[in-house]
Amino acid sequence: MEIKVAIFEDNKPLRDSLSVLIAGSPAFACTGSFANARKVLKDIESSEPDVVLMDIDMPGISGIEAVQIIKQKFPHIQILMQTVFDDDDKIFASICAGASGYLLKKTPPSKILDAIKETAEGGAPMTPSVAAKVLQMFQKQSAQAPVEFIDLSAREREVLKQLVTGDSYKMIAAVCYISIDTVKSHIKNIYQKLHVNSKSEAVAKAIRQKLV
Amino acid sequence: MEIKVAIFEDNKPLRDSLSVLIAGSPAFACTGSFANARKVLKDIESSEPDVVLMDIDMPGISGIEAVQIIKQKFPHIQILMQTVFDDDDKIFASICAGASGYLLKKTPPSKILDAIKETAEGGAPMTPSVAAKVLQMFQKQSAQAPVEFIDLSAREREVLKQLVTGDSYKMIAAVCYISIDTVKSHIKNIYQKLHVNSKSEAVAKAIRQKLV
DNA sequence: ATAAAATTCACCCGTTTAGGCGATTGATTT
DNA sequence: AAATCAATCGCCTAAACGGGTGAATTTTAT
Repeated sequence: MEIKVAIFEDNKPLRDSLSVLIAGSPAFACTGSFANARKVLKDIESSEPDVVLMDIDMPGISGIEAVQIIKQKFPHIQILMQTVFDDDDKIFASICAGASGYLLKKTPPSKILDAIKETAEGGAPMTPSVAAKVLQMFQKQSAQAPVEFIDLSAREREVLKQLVTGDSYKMIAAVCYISIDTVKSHIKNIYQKLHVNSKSEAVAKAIRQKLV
Repeated sequence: MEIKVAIFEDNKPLRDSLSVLIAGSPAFACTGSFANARKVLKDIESSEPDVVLMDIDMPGISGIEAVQIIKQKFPHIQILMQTVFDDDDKIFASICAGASGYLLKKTPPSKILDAIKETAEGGAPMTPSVAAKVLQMFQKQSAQAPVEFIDLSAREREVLKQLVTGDSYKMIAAVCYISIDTVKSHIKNIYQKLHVNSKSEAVAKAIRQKLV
C-alpha cells in the first residue's frame, strides 16, 4: 500500500521538486500540492493524505496554524514540518500544535522519503539539531523538579502501587497473595530506596516522581 | 581532530563489537570501554571522552544514574543512550538526567557512527520511534482534567499541606501551635470532605487534585 | 559455579492512626 | 437572639504502622 502525501509549500520550485520526488518513488503517491493553506481543509479532503509535508512559513495561514486546523479535524493524519531555520519558538509551537516530525530543508531527498515513511509508521523523525532543541526544552521544564531515578524491583513497584491506592498492609497482603510480614519487608526496602519513613511520604514521592 | 568515545555496556560481545567499530573508523577513537558504571567518574577521568555510549540497563549503577553523575561533574560531555526497549519511563528519566541522544540497539553500525558524530556536534540523534515518544510526553503536559470542587477551611488546607509533606500529627501540632487532638479533629473533618479514611489516601487525593 | 539480588516469612516493641463520643470558645449569619 | 460553623481541646480503644533482627528460598547475573 503506497503512502499518500500532500504538500503545502509556497516556494514553487521546491514544491515541484518535492512532488516529483514523491511521485517518482514507487512506495509513495503525491495526492496534492498546494502553495498556501488558505483552503487547507478542502485540500485535505480532496487529497486524503496519510502524511502532510508542511512548510512552516507561508503567506496567509502559517504552517503552524494549518497543523492545528488539520489535527482538529483529522487527528489521524501525520504532519511533517519543514523549515529553513531551526527556531526554538516555532519548533515548540509546532509540537504543541501536534506535528509529528520536524525536518530542516537542507535535508537530502533520500532522507525526506525515509522520514515520510517513518512518519506514516508512527515515528517522529527529526534532524538531530532539532531534536537537541526539543530535549533542551524538556530539560528546562524538569529543571525545577529534578527527578532522581529510583530503581524498584517489580514486587516493590507493585506494593508501592497499592500503597498509593490507600491500601493497608493487610489489604496488600491479600491482593498479592503474600503474608503481611512480607509486605512489611517490601515496604521497608521501598522506604530505604525512596529515602522516606512513612506511608504518606512514600505516596507523595511516588506520585510526584511518577513512580506509579 | 578525532572524536574520543567511551563505552559503558555490560554485554561483553556487544561492548567489544562497539569498540572495534569505533576504533576501526578513522574519525573516531575508543578511549575506554567498561562493563559497568561502578567507577564511572574514575573511568571518565582516565578516558577523557567527548562522547559516552551508555547502556541503560546495567547491574549496580544504572545507566541513568551514571548519566546524572557524569553530567554533574562533566557537563560538557555528551551522552548517547542505548537500549533494547523504547520504554517511556526510561526515556523520560534519561532525558531529565541529561542524555543527549537515544538509540535503540537494533540501530545499524553505520548509523551509530553517524549518531556519535552528530552528538559530538551538539545534536541529539534519536530513532524516530523514540522521538515520537518524546513528543507525546511533551504534548501530554498540556492536557489536564477538571476536578470536583472540595471546600476546605483555611486551617484544614494548612493541615493537609503538612500531611502531604509527610508530617505526623505530632509534628503538625508543633508547626501549627495547636494540640495534637486538634490536629486529629481537623484531619477527621478533612477525611470526611475528601471521602477517604487514611493519611495515604488523603495525600494521594490532595496531590492528584492539586489541593496543595 | 558462585555471587548477588529479589522474594518470602517470622517475632518483638513502641508509636502512630483512626474512629468514637464528647466539650468550649468565638465569629458569622440569619 | 438563635443558629451555624470553624477552631480549639480531651479521653478511650483497637488497629495499623515503623524499625529492628534474622533467615530460607528462588531467581538472576557474572
